[in-house]
Amino acid sequence: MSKEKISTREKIVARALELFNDQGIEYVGVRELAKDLDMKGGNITYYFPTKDDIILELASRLSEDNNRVIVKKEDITIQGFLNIFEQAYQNHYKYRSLFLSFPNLLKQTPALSEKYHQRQLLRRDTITHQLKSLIKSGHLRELSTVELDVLLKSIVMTSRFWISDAVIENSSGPDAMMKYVKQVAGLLLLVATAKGRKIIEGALK
Amino acid sequence: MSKEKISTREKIVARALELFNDQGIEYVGVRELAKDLDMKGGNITYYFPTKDDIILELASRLSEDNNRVIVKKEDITIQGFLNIFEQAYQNHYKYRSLFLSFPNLLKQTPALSEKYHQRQLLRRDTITHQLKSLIKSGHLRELSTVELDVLLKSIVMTSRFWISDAVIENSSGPDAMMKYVKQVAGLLLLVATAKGRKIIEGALK
DNA sequence: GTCTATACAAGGATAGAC
DNA sequence: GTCTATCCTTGTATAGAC
Repeated sequence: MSKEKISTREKIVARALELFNDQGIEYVGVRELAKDLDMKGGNITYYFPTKDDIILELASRLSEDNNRVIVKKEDITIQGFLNIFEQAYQNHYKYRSLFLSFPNLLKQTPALSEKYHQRQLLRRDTITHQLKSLIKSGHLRELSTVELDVLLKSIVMTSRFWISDAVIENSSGPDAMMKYVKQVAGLLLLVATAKGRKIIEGALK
Repeated sequence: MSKEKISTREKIVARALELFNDQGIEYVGVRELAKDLDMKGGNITYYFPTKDDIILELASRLSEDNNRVIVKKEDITIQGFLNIFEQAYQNHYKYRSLFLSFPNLLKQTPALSEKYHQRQLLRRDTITHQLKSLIKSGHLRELSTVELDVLLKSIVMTSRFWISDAVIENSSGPDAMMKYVKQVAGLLLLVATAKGRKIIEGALK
């Protein structure tokens, strides 16, 4: 944690993420990664027995990064709410290759799947809490249970798939990110009060 | 088109789709497919030079199926609108393996990508037209351009990713489909008039 | 602890015999 | 139209050098 030499393990993880993000996880071989790092494939195997272990390490780091960002706050504002998404989407972008292989990843590795679902329950709870707070503060109108669920689901799906959507739309640069934060803002706009609308429209510019 | 023997080519496509849907495109090898069909790998190569050619054939068929379903209708009703999505999602489910590899697929094969984007423009146009029709008929409230775009984008993203989402949620059976049709209905509910709300709430049961 | 060399099975793809 | 033989690349595993 100071001026220490970066460990081989750390080098592997860092470079793997770069190559994965550039070329896609499926298209980066262990040998290719090794060659790029001026070492032999077997050496990577020493630190990470399988390629999946590298991916799991990356997934774990993404999760930690997001835990730091998505927290329950009392009396949240519209800007605060959107700010959380902006920070979370920055983390998503940093680990973007993971999102493109997401469904396959979860299906393959049940350990990851279970952790993910547990965190998702917390995330849902946090976002629900924040939305209710925005209703209470008069920025969003009163919503039925069904409406709240629909809104939540659309926000969650935007968050899960914005990277995939950006790839499909051929606009996968880092600037595409704000488009999807604005999509979340737009979803709030659909159920905003006059008071909330004014603020959201400011954020949408 | 009659009592003709099913061509080898047709057998390959049909069985490939089944195996792809069951195991995932990436996890079905050409040899495995061949063995399942009681033929040799090289024979499949004769009909489809590469595995991608099989996938492209499947993608083309999905597109044709959806072209039959998603058409511009004058004076559409809420039920008619949701019915289109139900039929489209049935087609999606039929070719579900494609959706799980979708972003990678488009990135790899520019030919497919171009066709897809052209069709998407038409689809967007069609849905926008229908939403405006529902506004005019007094089922949805007046929407600003931004609001209409947001609504459209969420509907499009639901359609693109509902299969991936179902996989993530571990509920990828055919019955999961209606959950996402209802999500589309729910999105309409957020901007429905009292008149529209009554109809949508009926559809949501 | 760190790394190299090497082997193996499985995948996509090709050329050419029948 | 069908199939064999073969090539190259992957992911993975292991034996052993430093």
